[in-house]
Amino acid sequence: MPTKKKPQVTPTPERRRELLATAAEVFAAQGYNATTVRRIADEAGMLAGSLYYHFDSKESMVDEILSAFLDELWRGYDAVLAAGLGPRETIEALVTESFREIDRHRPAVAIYQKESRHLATQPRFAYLADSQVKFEKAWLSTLERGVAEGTFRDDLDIRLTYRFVRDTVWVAASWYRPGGYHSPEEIARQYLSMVLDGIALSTQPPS
Amino acid sequence: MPTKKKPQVTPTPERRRELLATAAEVFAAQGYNATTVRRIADEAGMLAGSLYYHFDSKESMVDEILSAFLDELWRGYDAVLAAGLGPRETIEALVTESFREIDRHRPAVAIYQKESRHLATQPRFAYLADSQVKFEKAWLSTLERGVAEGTFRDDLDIRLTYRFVRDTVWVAASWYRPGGYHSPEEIARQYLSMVLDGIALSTQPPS
Amino acid sequence: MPTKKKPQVTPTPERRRELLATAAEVFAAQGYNATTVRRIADEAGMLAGSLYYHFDSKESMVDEILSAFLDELWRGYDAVLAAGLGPRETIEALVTESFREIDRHRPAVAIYQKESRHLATQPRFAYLADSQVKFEKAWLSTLERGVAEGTFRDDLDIRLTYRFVRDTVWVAASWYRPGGYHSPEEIARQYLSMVLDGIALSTQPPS
Amino acid sequence: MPTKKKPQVTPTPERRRELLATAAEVFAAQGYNATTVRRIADEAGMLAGSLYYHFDSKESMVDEILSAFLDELWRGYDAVLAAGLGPRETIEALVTESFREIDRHRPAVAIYQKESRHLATQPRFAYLADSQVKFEKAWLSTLERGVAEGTFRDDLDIRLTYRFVRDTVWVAASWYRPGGYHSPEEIARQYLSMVLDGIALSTQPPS
DNA sequence: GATGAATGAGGTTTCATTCAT
DNA sequence: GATGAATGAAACCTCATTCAT
Repeated sequence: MPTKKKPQVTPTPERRRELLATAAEVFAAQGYNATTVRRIADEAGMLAGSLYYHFDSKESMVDEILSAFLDELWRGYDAVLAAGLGPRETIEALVTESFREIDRHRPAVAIYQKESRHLATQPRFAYLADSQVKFEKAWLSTLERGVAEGTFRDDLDIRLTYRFVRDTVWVAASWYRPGGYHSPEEIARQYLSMVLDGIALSTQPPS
Repeated sequence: MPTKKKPQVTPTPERRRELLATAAEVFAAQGYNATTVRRIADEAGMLAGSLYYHFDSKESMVDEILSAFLDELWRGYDAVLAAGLGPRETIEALVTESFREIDRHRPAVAIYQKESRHLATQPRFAYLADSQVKFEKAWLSTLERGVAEGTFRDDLDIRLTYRFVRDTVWVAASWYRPGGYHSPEEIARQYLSMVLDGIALSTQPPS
Repeated sequence: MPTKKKPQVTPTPERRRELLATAAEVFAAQGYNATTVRRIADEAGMLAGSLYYHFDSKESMVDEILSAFLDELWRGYDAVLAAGLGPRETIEALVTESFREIDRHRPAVAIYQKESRHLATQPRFAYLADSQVKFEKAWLSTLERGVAEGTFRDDLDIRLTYRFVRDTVWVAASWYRPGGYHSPEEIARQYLSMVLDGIALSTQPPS
Repeated sequence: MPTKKKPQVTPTPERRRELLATAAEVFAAQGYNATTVRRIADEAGMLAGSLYYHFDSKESMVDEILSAFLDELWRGYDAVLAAGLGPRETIEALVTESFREIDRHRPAVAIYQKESRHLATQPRFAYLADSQVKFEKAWLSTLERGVAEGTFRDDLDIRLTYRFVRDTVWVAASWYRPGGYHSPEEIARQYLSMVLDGIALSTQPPS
């Protein structure tokens, strides 16, 4: 049984990753529906038909992009959630982790933001809804723990708070550019500071 | 009690508005590109071709939806900005106004959020970019005034703050349902409370 | 029996003629297929649907335009052919008659030129082909008589000659503008002069 | 005898030319507007959509057909005009060249005749108007030279003469069938004979 | 691995025509 | 006589996908 038969310079899985990165970039820039398979192929320097040697369909491309992203995201989240931190520290760690993810997977995150709701209606993308649920559970319970422990305010609608924090973080993917002025950690720090303490110079703290 | 009302059920401009409302709802739910003109027609109880009696094209429908929304939005914003309020009060008024707008034009706002960047590349939608610029100017200068006056924190990147506040407000359109639990004013109040004072129970205020 | 019951300012057949004139103008300018019924209605100051009060269909409009033209043309031609003139005089009279027709029915002639072949394939327009045949017979036999009598050259392909004379006359409809520099009779005179004697200054006549 | 010919039946540019020839045939027979893209595809033995692999649009097909024809026409005309012939010989050469062109590009010429005026209103087809102007200049100046030199009659309206000769030649495309009884050169000879010397047996030459 | 060519479904748009008012 | 609104067929075009080479 031959173990080294591939004559290609770039082994198959490497090429796939490159093509997916290209596709993700275009999907993020133009939207999934507005992106033609030909556009991706152009960007990759090949003809539209050639992409089908690597992928089953356009759909399977987003699928792979999104599930790769979510897999990695959850590896990070699960580590945080398993660390047994206090509510505030958990929130801080999750937000920081999220910005790191945006830094590394910006196109994927942008696609997720824009297309997730639409795609989730198809059975194939059921995992998007699952993730959404798991996501909500993690954040909501942490916030609740924080309220119970007196770390977070108790005069706010907790679901509103959840949405506020969640959206606040992820929409950043729509304007974030890697290699920009701030590192993801610095952005996370400032975002957390705003979310936790507000943007007003608080002379009298809310009771 | 009038005895000689026009025999038409719906006078001309009224019909347009109805159809636009229908279209907006579908665009918001499925995305502009993923929405077929036939789908809109179905929802309106007519055939696809019939829509072209009222509108030039699918594009002109979004156009009308978005520009009507922006016109109304700016009527509100301009009034606020002309009122000569302090920075904090201005921010509060703008956010409240925004949530009212979301309440009345939810589909339009959702479309604006999702498609704006993509559409703005076409000359026809240049006004989207213009509005964006005007928007940024209004918020940024208000924030700067607040920092100068000592109302807002000066240890934050001001552009980051701008984006934070902006996104925080508008993303709400993606989950907001009119007639829900909270009134737009109540949501605005809570959002402002979070944005201004943070979600943490601040025992020691940030310096 | 009432003799004056019509309240309209313009009696029905008058209006029809006006509308047909408008339609003919547009058909001639844009081509039958490229002309929309709406365009005609616009030009007539009414809505597309309203035309159907006056006419059965777009097709029946061209039909009426063309058959009215051909009827009148043949009234003139038949008179000439019945007059018992010599071949040269017959040709002269037919050509003059043709230019008069172009002067009075320019749009109809232009439509006939451009659309005749295409329309003639439909049963409804069979009379176009009939006319064509009758037309050819009249000219060809006159030319043949002329050759036999020694009035016309006998060294030319007679069908070529026929087409030459025929086209030569009718194409004029494509550039002729009534009320222009030359009267139809003057144009006819010059055309005949060219057709009969050529444009070269003949020092030695062809044998 | 080559043993290693390309395996494709028809190399790329060859296929385009075939399809254009098919399209030209149909356009000429039915008129541009009345020709559906499906009809062309049928004739070419493929589906309508498949044509769009080769061409951008129906319009770009006529465009290519017409500009190819005009390019070739002007190659011929320019050669004649540069040859420094006398007016009569120039006219003879131009007419002969025209009939050759009709012989080789009959469908293109027919399309040009029928659709040129209509198409020329669009910016994309501005070259049609340009060509028209250049055309007129060439013929008119030659005729004027001939009148000045005493080769052509001076008692005719020169613009009328121009139109007469021009139309006379090109309308032939509407009935000419390649491979017919007469060669293009023979037709040109007879046409020239008629145009220059007339169809009448001139016993007394015009002064 | 990639190309060139084609498919076929479906999308947007046009337009002659109808009809109640 | 005319309007406003709609129909329905058909047109042009797009695009994901397939497949022989």
